[in-house]
Formats: sequence, structure tokens, C-alpha cells
Amino acid sequence: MPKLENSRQFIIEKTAPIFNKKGYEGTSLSDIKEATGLTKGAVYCNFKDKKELAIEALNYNLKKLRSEFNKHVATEKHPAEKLRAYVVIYQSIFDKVLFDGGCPILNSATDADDTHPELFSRVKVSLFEWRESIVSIVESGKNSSQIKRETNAQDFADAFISLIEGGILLSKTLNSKRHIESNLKTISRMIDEIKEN
Amino acid sequence: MPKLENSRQFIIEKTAPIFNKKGYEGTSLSDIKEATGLTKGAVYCNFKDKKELAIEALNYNLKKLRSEFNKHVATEKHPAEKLRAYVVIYQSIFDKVLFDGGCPILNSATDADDTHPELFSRVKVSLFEWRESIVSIVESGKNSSQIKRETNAQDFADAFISLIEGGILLSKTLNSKRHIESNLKTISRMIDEIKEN
DNA sequence: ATTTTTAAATACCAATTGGTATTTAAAAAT
DNA sequence: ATTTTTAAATACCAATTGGTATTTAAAAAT
Repeated sequence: MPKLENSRQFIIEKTAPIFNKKGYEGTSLSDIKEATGLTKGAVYCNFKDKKELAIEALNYNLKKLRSEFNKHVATEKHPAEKLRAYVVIYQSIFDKVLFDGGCPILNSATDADDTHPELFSRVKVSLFEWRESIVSIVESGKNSSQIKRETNAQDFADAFISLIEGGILLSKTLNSKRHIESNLKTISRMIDEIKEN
Repeated sequence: MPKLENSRQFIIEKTAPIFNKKGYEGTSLSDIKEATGLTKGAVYCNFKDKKELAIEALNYNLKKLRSEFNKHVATEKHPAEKLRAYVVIYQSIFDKVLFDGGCPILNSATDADDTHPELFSRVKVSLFEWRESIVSIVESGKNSSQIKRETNAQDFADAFISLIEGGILLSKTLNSKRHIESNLKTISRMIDEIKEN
């Protein structure tokens, strides 16, 4: 019964939150059938196997978040404000992120690390790039004298990312937004501290 | 073939790292057989089902870490030094923790959150208690004027835990100790900042 | 109008899953 | 020395897993 649409994309978008919530092993073909309303035939017609779909779903989850950030970070020109954009965005999308199972980096890094090398290397790249983008914002701020020269960009990036991911872990586990909010405040203070003037 | 020992404990200790690495769904009865060298009969003779074993394995993993910290924290009397004990311990046991699959709180919180309520509530309690212990160290320090009065103990605890868990995530995923080390340095600086004098 | 193409449904499949009932054999109790 | 107990091994089990081969039927090409 062909209705030759973008079924591939449809399947990816419907299953992406499930893979994010349940992990690779935890997501079964039955889950996929249920989420899409399609049969196994339709799924295997569009994807080689479960792993290919899982990788596409992960890419989708990562891309969705990344584009959200890139969009807003790009509009700011002061490095401190670029950094602060992350805080602002997280405040506004946090509920939505939790609803879809939390941060895909956090989830798939812990899900796939010891078990699914292909998925893991995908998150690895994503986390590396995120960290690099923070480092380079700080470094360019140092060059333009908008960020204090003595700032260690690497250490700042590690703390920055950890406060976000740790805040998500705490808020999701303890079921209260206070933790991520308190961490975003802490990040905001850290930005003030490294700002020149 | 009875050799009526503490087989229950033996099975728990042998499978604990596997559950920590692979998660609940990812750990199969075959994995358990392989890790213990026992048959299914022996496992089901000591545990009602896979879930009971998984809960015991999680308890074991959590308890092992917790006792490590409690031991060292108790020997210090200055609240700032109690806090710093966490930093010192993590520096010394980090490799061992990674070898066994990373922090069980981080792993099982993300593994079980949307899927295994009994396991999840176990981590939930553990994370809550850890956070409470940090809060109460800071609060008692404020009362004894060893920690600055204006310190927000809740916010401090959130940042403290996030820097540790986020550092583990970064170091494990990017395969370099620099991240956890940089975060432990950051925590150490935070402790200096809230210290009175 | 007929044929070809192809997306998706159906009907299978072997292998593995967690789990149970039964048997074995060593140790403990008599 | 014999019986009883019991931990663990063995031999099953139904249900589910991911996956494939075949069929169906609608759309596109002729």
C-alpha cells in the first residue's frame, strides 16, 4: 500500500524519543511498531536494521538540540552573551527536553559506552564538538579582550557542560527543576566572573 | 552439588559491574552465567528473578562507593575538609570506578528512569541522600562560622554533585582524565571560596 | 488501458529471552 | 550407616527478539 512519502523521516521522528528514553537494547521492534503505527515490513523497507534506525534517531535528537543552540548563539556577538544564550535557551526548552527523555548526549553516552561502539562514537563526536564550541567562544573573547586573559577556557568548558548535564541528571532524578535552575544561575555567575570590566 | 556458601553474595559481586556497564535490559541471563560460572538453576535458587538480582547488584554498587566516602569524610572535622575529602577520594579511585563501568548513580539513573521504577527509586534515594549530606556539611559549617554565612548550601550541593557527575561523563566519553581532574580543581576552588577567613 | 515499479503488509524464521520443573549429588542430621 | 535436606545442574518451556521472503496493492510509467 504505497503512499511513498518521507516515511524514513517519519519513522525517525516517531522513534527518536523512544530510543532516547529506553536506550538501544530497551527499544524493541514492537515499540517501534507501536510508535509508528507501521509494520515490521515498512520499517525494514526503510532501514537496513535496528542499528541503522537507532543511529539516525540519535542523529536526529542531537541535531535538534544543536540547531536550537546554534541559532541563538549566532545572534549574539559578545562572547559572554553567546555563553549566556545557552543558559537562556535551557531555561526555555528544559521541560520539552525532559518530556522527550532528557539530554540525548547524557542518555546515549551512558547507554552505549560499553556496548554499542557505533552509537557511542556518534555521541563522542557530538560532545567533543560542543565542548570545542565553548572553548572557542572563550578563547576568541580572550583575544578580543572581552574575556579575562587569565581564564582557562578548557576548565571553563568542562565546568559549563558538567553543570548543565549534572543539572539535568539531578532535576530528572529528583523530579524538581530547582537543580537545573540553580546550576544555570551558577553558570551565569561564572560568566560574570570571567567577563572583562 | 551443594557447596552451601555465600553464593548469593558471590553472584551479586560478580554481576554488579555488568549491570553497571550494560544496564538492566542489556544484561542477559547468559551474561550472568558467564560472569559467575554458574548455571541458571543456581541463580534462580538464590534470587526470585532477574529484577531482584539487579536491585541487589545496584545496592552493592551504591554501598561500595558510599562507604568509601563516609569512611574518609568522617575522619575530617573541618567542614571544608570534609568536602575536600570527596575531591581527594575521587582522585584516587577514579580509575577503579571507570573500570567497573562508571558511577552507578549516573548509570542507573539514566538507565532506569523511564523503564524500571523499582531500580529508579533506589537511585533516587541514593542521590537524594548524597545531596543532603553535602547540604548538611555546609549548613553545619555555617553554624560553626567555618563556612561563610552567605553561602547557599543547596546551590553549592547541586554544583558540587554536577561537577563530579559531569566530569565522569566527560572523562568517560572523551576518554581523558583531564575533564574530571579539571572539575575536581574547580570544586576545590569553590570550597576555598566559601571557607571563612 | 495495461504494465511496471515499489512501499508496505503478511507470514514466516531461528535464536534468544527470562523462567520453571525435575533430577542429581553432596553435606548434615539421624 | 542411612536418611533427609538442599544447593545447584539439567532439561524443559512459552514468549519475544531481530530479521527475511513473499505477497499485496497503489501509484507511476508506458
